[in-house]
Amino acid sequence: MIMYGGGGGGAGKDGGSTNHISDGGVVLKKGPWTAAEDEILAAYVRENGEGNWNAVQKNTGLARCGKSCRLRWANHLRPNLKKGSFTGDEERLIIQLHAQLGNKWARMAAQLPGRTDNEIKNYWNTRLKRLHRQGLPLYPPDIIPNHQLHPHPHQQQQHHHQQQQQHNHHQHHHQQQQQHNHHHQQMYFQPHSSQPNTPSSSPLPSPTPLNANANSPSSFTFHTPTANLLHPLSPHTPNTPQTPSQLCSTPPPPPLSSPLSSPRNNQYPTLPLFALQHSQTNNNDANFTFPRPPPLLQPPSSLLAKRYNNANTPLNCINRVSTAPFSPVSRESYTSFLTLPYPSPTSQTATYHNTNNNYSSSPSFSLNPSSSYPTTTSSPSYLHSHYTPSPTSFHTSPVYSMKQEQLPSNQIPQIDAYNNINNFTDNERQNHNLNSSGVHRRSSSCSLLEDVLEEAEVLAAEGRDRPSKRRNLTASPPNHNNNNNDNDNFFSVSFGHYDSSDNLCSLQDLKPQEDESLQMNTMQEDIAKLLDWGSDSGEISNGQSSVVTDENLVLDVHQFASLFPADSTAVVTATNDHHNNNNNNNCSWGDMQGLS
DNA sequence: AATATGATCAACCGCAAGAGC
DNA sequence: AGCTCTTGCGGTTGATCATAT
Repeated sequence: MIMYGGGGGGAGKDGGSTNHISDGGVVLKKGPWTAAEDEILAAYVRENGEGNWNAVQKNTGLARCGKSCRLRWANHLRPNLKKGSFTGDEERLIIQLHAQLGNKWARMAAQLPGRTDNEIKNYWNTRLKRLHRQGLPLYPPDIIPNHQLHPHPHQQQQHHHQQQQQHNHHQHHHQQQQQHNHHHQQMYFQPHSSQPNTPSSSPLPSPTPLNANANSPSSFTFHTPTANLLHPLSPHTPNTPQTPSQLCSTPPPPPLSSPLSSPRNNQYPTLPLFALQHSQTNNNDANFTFPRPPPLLQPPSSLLAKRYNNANTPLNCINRVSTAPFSPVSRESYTSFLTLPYPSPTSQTATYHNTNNNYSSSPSFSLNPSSSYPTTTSSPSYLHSHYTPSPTSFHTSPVYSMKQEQLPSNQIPQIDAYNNINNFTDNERQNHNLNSSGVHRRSSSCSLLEDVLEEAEVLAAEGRDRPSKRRNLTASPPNHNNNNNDNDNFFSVSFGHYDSSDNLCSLQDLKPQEDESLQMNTMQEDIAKLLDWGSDSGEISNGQSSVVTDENLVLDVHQFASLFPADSTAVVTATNDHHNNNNNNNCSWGDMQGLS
């Protein structure tokens, strides 16, 4: 067992060999890596692939522990790493992702090809400190962070409540993480909260007062465009044009803990009251309203996956636009954000094109100074650009013969949808009721429910047994030992943006079982979200959620599907009828057959 | 020029999940 | 079921560089 020395990390002072630790006679080195060590590690990975990091020391004599090797590889040596500052688009994407995910660096990194979680984390912490010192809000006013939507009066109760909930180890773990994030975020999003006990060294700032900066009067207001109030359950995008970040981001994760046991969790919170007060007192905008935010849900990922496989969809990837339920940024508001008096490093880095990158295969965002976005401000044109991936920037010639399935899971890129989102103009989309993919959009705010029901219907009709074990939906690679073709195809999808080899680039390559499994699992989560939405929003008041416990929450989708007859048209119809009579984004579970 | 401060980077740590036995 | 090992994640720390005073 490696016995690390106490205290924090940090590089050695002499550029390398400061801390030596003993591992059963083997002296393991700490501190900065040397070029020779890098070469040893790279050669090892080149030959053996990633994984089994502890074997590196055994097989190569490299005096580094496995953890250190893995970190070094993932953050510095692996191919396709982007070096250099974040581009402006990347920065904005980080902000949006953080608003959605919190301190989920690895998941954010998955959205930023070539970037590591460590980079993002460092960037964010630096930004955090800077903005806090300057009294600026962390997020532009148009980005409503997940946690900021949380109702304050319940936060402490929830915290206490969560501490009492330790029924499920898995759940408890994620609750701890949520608590952790929540705790941190509380520090700067809860103006009236008491100062938490934070280490002085923490980059996290103390609470930012509501009016911390007169130059940012909208810091804590909720400027929520009406267009953004479309039911985020809907798999269809609102009329609001998609920002590049929205196009790139994937939907936020499903609730990791039981949404019913924690009805006011962080995922789908209700609106804090302080903002209302602030808005009432400080916002002079006569048109300002304080609409309740939409139920914070997203299109069922299962549906997204299903639609990927729709060969008739003109753009396979376009459907995977995030509804960004916590950051409904309209184009206008997006540009307004860009013109905020932020001392943003964007101005220094937005034109960075990664020209110094040593990796020819490194993907880079090509900032297309397109004029397709209406320029409403005097900001530079590139700030209005949208992602336009340059196919020529993805010439992949991997340095190492690394197995794709062995790439770090946090670097598996999501299927991005930068391209061709503007095939239709906004007006065209609106006039034709099209979403960004050109698919007709339902106007129903209950469309998610409909979709869930439809899926349940399909599943019920199929009547086949499904694996009940939940699979982690995060884009983690399959088991290393499983080198079947399915995995190959899986990664053909995942790495489509990286690899120019012929076997890539279509989600249709997903094998049916993969797709089914994905759908099944995502549907479970969608249902959980739906339930959570009902319990959390407070607008579904039939009491269903109050009697649902953790035990019966973990229902297999088959069970859910079995609740419906094979022909559940009536159910969907009833739901539609319900919706037609209710513009309040509500769907009552009482309207569903089999759930009463 | 010396010092202080801030920003960035790279590395460490502990913890937890998952796989395998 | 319980243990061990591996892996991954998020938080933290300290060195180094840049800039301001």
